[in-house]
Amino acid sequence: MSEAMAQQRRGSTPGQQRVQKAALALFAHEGVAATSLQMIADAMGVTKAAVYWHYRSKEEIVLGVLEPALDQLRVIVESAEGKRAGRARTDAALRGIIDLVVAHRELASILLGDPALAHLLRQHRSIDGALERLLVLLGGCGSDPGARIAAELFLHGLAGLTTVTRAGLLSDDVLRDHLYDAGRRLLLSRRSAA
Amino acid sequence: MSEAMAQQRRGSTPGQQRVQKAALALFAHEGVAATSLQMIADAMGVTKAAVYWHYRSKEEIVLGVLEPALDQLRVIVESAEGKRAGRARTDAALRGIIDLVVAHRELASILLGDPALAHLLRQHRSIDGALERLLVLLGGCGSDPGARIAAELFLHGLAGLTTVTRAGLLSDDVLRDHLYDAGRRLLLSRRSAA
DNA sequence: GTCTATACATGGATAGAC
DNA sequence: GTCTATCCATGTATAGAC
Repeated sequence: MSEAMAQQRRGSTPGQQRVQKAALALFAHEGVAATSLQMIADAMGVTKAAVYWHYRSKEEIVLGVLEPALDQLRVIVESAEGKRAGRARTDAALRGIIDLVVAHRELASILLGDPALAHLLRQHRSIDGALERLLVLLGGCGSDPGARIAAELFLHGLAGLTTVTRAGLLSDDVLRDHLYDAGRRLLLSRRSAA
Repeated sequence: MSEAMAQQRRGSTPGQQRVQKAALALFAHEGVAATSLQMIADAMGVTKAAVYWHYRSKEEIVLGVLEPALDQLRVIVESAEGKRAGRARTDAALRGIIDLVVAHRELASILLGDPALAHLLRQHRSIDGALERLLVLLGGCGSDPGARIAAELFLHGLAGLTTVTRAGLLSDDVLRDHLYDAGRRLLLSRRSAA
């Protein structure tokens, strides 16, 4: 029940949630640009016009689907930025983004990998900066190219975990532990290298 | 000169190469699905019809752009599969794919990250299997979920290195070294974890 | 090789009946 | 809430002049 309420979010009507569910799967597997309103309508078993009753435009559907993850992303970034610089900060960002992609597996591939979404966020105010700030938190400062490369590698690598793979068969706990392990090896254990 | 000849490839006419250059940049930045022939034509300073003189369809443009990387990918996979199982095999695959993405930076984001291309390859015979085989070579066998997750993370992470970032400012050598370093930490140093 | 013009399909979006 | 029908823009692709 508390989970259902958490999923519902702000002003999402039940009908909007049905659209979101259908759109999410299509966005993740086909990409945002390649997903038409016709496909979403077909997946729901209704017509395009019915979809438009719930959302005014495709753009609003995309933002509606991404909104929960974007809100969570902001919280993660701001929380991590509140910590003292160093490993504690990186670790907080690492744990945060992993929790996010585990909780919203399909969303991750859109948020971190879809070029169409990247353009949408750049235009439509609000977020955009959050991903760049997260990158900095993960080590992409500037002085050390290796740190930035590792951060990019990890962040964008998360995008491919659900769409193209069967990692979806893993439990949340197992997936989270392995991702955290990989993230630590990639981001936190590079004192010896440099 | 030898480089120019290597770039030219099989039956690529000079005109086709101009199309490829314009299309490549657009595919990488906007995604394949979001790139129209009108955009490609505009980037070239010609009309759509002129583009169609060089290629019969958008699909052929995509394959034409990807062909060099796909050929190289096959060579890498088959070469690595020829080695004895173990770290030597993983290392060969790792070095191979890193050389590929460094040599064709923009291509990497399409090859490893674009959902539209994934569908295209699945239908149009030939490659497809190469990416899956590469994943296996990098550690995605099946018994150990951590190994598969690490392999996916690395492989898809490579997709984000050029498009969304300024890693393109790094020299080939620096980029390659850092990627190899990250790859080793992620894929080859997980005996202690498990 | 490149152009104009055009055919045809699809996509986003709206109007209005039920 | 969902439907049919429709508008308009864009996209792929082709025909034929230059």
